[in-house]
Parts: sequence; structure tokens; C-alpha cells
Amino acid sequence: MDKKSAIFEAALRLFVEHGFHGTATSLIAKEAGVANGTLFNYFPTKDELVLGLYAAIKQELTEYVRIHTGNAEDIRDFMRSQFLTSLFWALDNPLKFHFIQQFHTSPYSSMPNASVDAEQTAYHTKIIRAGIKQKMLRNLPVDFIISLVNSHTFGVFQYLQSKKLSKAEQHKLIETSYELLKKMLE
Amino acid sequence: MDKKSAIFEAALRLFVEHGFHGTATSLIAKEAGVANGTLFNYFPTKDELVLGLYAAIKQELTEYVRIHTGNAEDIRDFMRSQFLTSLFWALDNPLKFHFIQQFHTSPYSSMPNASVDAEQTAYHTKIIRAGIKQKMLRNLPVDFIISLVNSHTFGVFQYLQSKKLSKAEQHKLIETSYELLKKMLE
Amino acid sequence: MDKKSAIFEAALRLFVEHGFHGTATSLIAKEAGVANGTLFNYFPTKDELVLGLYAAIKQELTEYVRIHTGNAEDIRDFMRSQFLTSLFWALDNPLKFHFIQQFHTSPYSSMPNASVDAEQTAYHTKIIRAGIKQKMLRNLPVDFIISLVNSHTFGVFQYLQSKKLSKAEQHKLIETSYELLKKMLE
Amino acid sequence: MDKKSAIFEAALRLFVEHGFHGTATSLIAKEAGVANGTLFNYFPTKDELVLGLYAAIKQELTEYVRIHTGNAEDIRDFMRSQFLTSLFWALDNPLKFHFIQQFHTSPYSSMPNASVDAEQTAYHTKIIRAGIKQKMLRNLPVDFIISLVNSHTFGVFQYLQSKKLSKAEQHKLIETSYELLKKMLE
DNA sequence: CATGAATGAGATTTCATTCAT
DNA sequence: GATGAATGAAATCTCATTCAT
Repeated sequence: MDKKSAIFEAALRLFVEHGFHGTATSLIAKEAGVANGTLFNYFPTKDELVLGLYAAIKQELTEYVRIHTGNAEDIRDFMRSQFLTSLFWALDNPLKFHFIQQFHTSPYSSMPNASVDAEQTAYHTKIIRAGIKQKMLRNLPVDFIISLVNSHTFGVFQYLQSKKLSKAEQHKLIETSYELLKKMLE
Repeated sequence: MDKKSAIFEAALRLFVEHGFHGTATSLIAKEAGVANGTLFNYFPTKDELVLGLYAAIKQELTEYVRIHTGNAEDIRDFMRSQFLTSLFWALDNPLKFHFIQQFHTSPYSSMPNASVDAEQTAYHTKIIRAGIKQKMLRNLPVDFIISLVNSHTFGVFQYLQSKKLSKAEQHKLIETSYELLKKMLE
Repeated sequence: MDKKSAIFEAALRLFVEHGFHGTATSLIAKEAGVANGTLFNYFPTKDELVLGLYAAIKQELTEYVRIHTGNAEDIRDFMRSQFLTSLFWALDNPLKFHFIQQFHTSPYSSMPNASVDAEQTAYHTKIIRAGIKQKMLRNLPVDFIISLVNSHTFGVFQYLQSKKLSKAEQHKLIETSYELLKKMLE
Repeated sequence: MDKKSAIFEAALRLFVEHGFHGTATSLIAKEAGVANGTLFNYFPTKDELVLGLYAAIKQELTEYVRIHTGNAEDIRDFMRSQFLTSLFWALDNPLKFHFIQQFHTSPYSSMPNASVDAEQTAYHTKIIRAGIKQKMLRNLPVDFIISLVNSHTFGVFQYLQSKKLSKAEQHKLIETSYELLKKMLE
């Protein structure tokens, strides 16, 4: 499974730098240190490589957040933890987080693969509904809240990427961001 | 200048649907109803077509907002107007607004052309600084505020696109979105 | 006839620099300061431009040599004068002389146009035959002698082009070259 | 390395017949019996094909002359052998010799690749200097002598190409040519 | 599984030439 | 004649994919 990882790693780097169509599979193979044809042993199609990479990254993020979110006794704590953890992960994995964005604004996002995201959306929906019921969140359409939280997250991430801040400053800003989000939605 | 418009129109539609690299210049030409070579009379390079299209669209949006923003006596009114007008324009020109997003998450955005955006950013910076001084905005880094406003705008737009709402509902939601934004930043 | 000259001039310069096929007619037109289509009023075809340019240059050289060769009383003087005058002209018109060479090693030289050169060859043949009869030239095939004289001329020209010599040095070398040629052929 | 040879062979034939720019890479590929893209596996660029072909041919000629020139005890024998061998090779490989000429009068000859020729020129320079010192050659600039020898060689070759002579006649003429050259330069 | 040469459809770009004004 | 926008065939080059080894 070592070669697969090497391919993923190279693909991630190159996709972020040159875009999906702008990156040749032969280049990915070369950078991954494998032969041209080897790549197609693991991914019969370039599309499947893109989709597979997205799935892997999304799962990694989900897993990370799930593990670090602690036992979600309180819904408020839970949401706070979700938000903060996501951004901490993003800071440690900027390419991957960038890739997720890139994927979403690309034509790939409307391919038959959504299964990955659907599950998570359902999960988030449940949380938010509970939050609304407990009056911790405004009574707004759930999808709308999800949109706002997501875009807020990306906005914060982009700002962090564009500035050279120390770890402490970064964490402080992420905390502040959460306060702002909370204020907006409660 | 009719052919240039036809090329822009076709390019916009196809870029949004298939991405930059996923769209062949020959297809753009065909859809625009011009010969293959004609496209290259107007844009010596595919890259220049993309860049030119972005510049044109950005200018159109800026112009529109400038005209419809009224006499910006009060800063609060001014910001409200900017936000609402941008989203109204986005609703009327969803492809163009989508294109702007697409452009920003693509490798094109780091090409030597930024001049278009630089001017606007300078303008926004001035407004926000004034807002902070007048205690209408929290004392946060100006760039940070810009990031948040932008991502909020895109989030609202994406939500609106994904739902089939009536004009009235759309406008109501945009108003609400502004209230949320204001609450977050004041 | 001013535009025709402008076209010739630009074409000459560009052909020498980039080759025949490497030079676009549109570029020739631009450098000549005429519109794209104008070129095709004077030369219905790019090929006819090349051929026409060659004919014009060849005629210019012939004319020049004819005028400056003096009254060819003595055959020996005559040959000397021909050789020297050709090279003097070449020094004053390096691009044109280079073009002649270029033309000869190109596929154009085997196009139906030879008429220009045929006449001159006939003329040279007569002289050389006389030279042989008068024992001033070795008894070698006339064509062979012509080949040797031509290549000698080009060789001297190329050497002169590659060195930065003063007028005096150039002329001295040309004189020497003639002595060498004479020695070889007598 | 069989395909590379096939490409070289086809390219040589077509370049000589139609010129560099006049020959489409697709035609070369077809005549070589390989796929269009295969050509670009071997030569990433048409220019590199031309340059590579020149380098290969030049090396072949050099090698041939080196091998057949015998142990160059006497400088006079050596020069004679060089001249004759070059022309014998040219007679056996007319296309290749023509190609060399074609290359030299083309814009390619001023591309960054001269390294191939530089070495040989250095070698020839040494020989000629020795010849001058031993009074076997006139005291003329070395570069000048090289120019004259080269152009003489090409002149003889061109004459041989234009006539249908028997092997014996050809060889006799080459011998004569050398006598002429010697007479001119001693 | 791994390799990498080979493929050929397709992409971008060029350019001689035409033609309405 | 002069113009230059328009044309579209053709050229160079790319790249996802295959397959024999």
C-alpha cells in the first residue's frame, strides 16, 4: 500500500498547484516515483484517482475530528469542538484542506460519488436540529446554517493561510472566529 | 465588438460547466458561432481568455455595485448596500458569480493580473477602517474582516443556488444574512 | 511601387532571420507597414513573393556587376572584375547575398523559375569556354569550373561575414581570394 | 533504438526534400511507421529532432573520416585523406551531406548546439597550423583556410550530384579537386 | 503487480488566404 | 488599390490509457 500513498501524496501536491486537468498523470507517476502504468493499476481512471483522493482526505478529516471531539455530552461544547478541531487539522494539512475546496468548486463535485459527504451532512443536520430545539441556535433552515458554517470555516482558513502567524496567534484567531460564529448564529 | 461578447458568453457558460482545462477552445469557438482561429484573434492565448473574462466580469460587478450603492453618507448604510447589491447582482448573474469563485480557487488567481482586484481591496480597506474607528465594527484585522465578509457572501450565494426560492424569499434571506453578518462583526 | 519595395525589404530581412516557412506573411506585412491583405495584392501567393524576391535580388546583382565590370576587353581582366565586383556587392548587401545562398539550398530552387539563372549561366559558360581556349584556364568541364567559382565566392563571403574587418582589410582579402582562385584554375 | 532510427531516416529524407518547416512532424511519423505521439517521446520538440539529426549525422561523418584516415604520419597525406574521405562519404550518403549544407544555411545553425562542431573546428585548426608551420600551406588566417576548404568541398559535391558520372569518373574528379585545392593553398 | 514504450485522439495555436467594406 | 477581421485547414504538441514484457 506504499505506492498508493506515494501516488496520493504526489497527486495532492500537483492538483493543488496546477489544477486537476492541468496535472498530467505521467507527472503524478514520476513525482510519486512509480512507473507510468503503475498508477493505473491502483486507479483505473484519472477521475477515479481524483475521487479516491477526495474520499481519502475527507475520511481522514472526519476521523480526526471524531477522535478529537471528545465525548459530546453538551451540544454547545460539541459544536465548538467540531469547529476548532476542523481548523486545527486544516492548519496541519493545508494542502488537503485546499484540495477539498478545490474539489467542491470543480465539476467533479457533481459526479456520482456524493455518498461520502451525504453521510456527514446527515450527521450534522441532526446536531443542528438539536441545537435549534435547545434554543442555542437561531431558527434558520438547517442547510443554510451548514452553508454559513462551512463558508465561515473556509474564510478563516484562507485568512490564516495568507498570513504568517505564530501558532499561538493562529489558535487565538481560531478561538475568536468561533466566538464570532456563535454570536452570528445564536 | 460583437464577436468578442459572443466568445465571452460561450466561454463563461462552458468554463462554469466543465472547468477551465476541461473546456476546449474549439468548443468555445463553435458555441460562440465563430471560427476556430477567430478566437485567437481576440485572445492570443487561452490563458488570456480566462484572465480577460475574469477582468470583464469583475469590472461589471464592481460597476454595478458602485452605481447601485447610492450616496454613501452613512457608513453603515453603505456597507449594507454593498452587501445586498452584490448578492442581488449574483442572483441575476449566477454564472458570472460562480465563475469568480471558480477563478479564485484555481491556479489562475496567482497569475500576474491581480491589478484588477488590488484596487478594490484598497477601497474596501478604507471603508472598513472607518467602520472600526466609528465603533460600528469590532476591532479585528481588516484583512480578516474582508475574508469573513467574502466567504459569508459566497456561502449565502451557494445556499441560494441550491434552493428553489421565490424572489421574495430570496430577498428576505439576503436581508437576514446581512443581519447575521452585522451581528457577527459589531 | 513604394509598398512593393517595403514588402521586399521586410521579407528579405525576415526570411534571412527566420527562414522561408518560419516567417509568417502577416509578420512581413506588419514590418512593411502595410495591411495584411495588401501583400496579396502584389503577390498572389507566398511562393510568388519568395520567387519574386529572388528574381529581383539576382537581377540587381547582375545589373551591378554588368555596370561595374568595365569594358571587358581582356578576358582575364573581365573575370577578375566579375569576381571582385560580386564580392564588393555582397559586402554592401549581405542580407541579399545571404538570401541567394539560402534560396539555393532550399526546395524553392527546384521550382519552375530557373529562367532567371539560366541566362546568366549561358553567359558565364561562354566566357569560360573562351578562357579555356586562350589557355588562361585549365581544361576542365565548364560546369565544374562554375561550381568551384561559385562555392569559392560563397566561402570567402562567409568568412568575411564572420570576422569584423576594416574596409581595407576586407578588400585586401578579396584580392587575395582572387589570386588563390586564379592559381587554382590556371 | 530501432524506432529512433526509423524517425531519423524518414526525417532526413523529408527535410531534404521539403525543408525543415515544410515537413510536418505527422508526415515524418507516418513515413517512419510510428504513431504521431511516439515521435515526441524521442524528441520532445521538432527543433530537437532537427538538432539531434544534425548531431547524429555530423558524428557519423566525423567517425567515418577518423576511421578511414589511416595513421596520419605525414600532414600532407593526412589532409589529402581527410578531403578525399569526406567526399567519398558524401557520395555514399548524399542526403546526409545535403542535410548538413541545408542545416548550415538555416536559422538552426545559430542555435545553442554548436558544441558538436566546435570540437571538430579545434581539431582542424591544429592540423592547419602545423601545415602552415611546415610551409605546406600558405600563411593565411586559419579560419579563412577552413572556410575555403569547406566551400570547395561543397562545390565539388554539388557538381558531382548534378552530373551522372561513373564511380571511376567520380573518383578521378575528386582526385583532381584535391590537386586544385592543394595548388590553391600551397 | 510493476514497468515504460507506444498509441492516437484531441488540444492549442499558427498562418496563408479571402473578401466585404 | 488598401484594409484587416475572419476563416479553417493544418501544424505542433499533450496526455490518458494500454499492453507486452
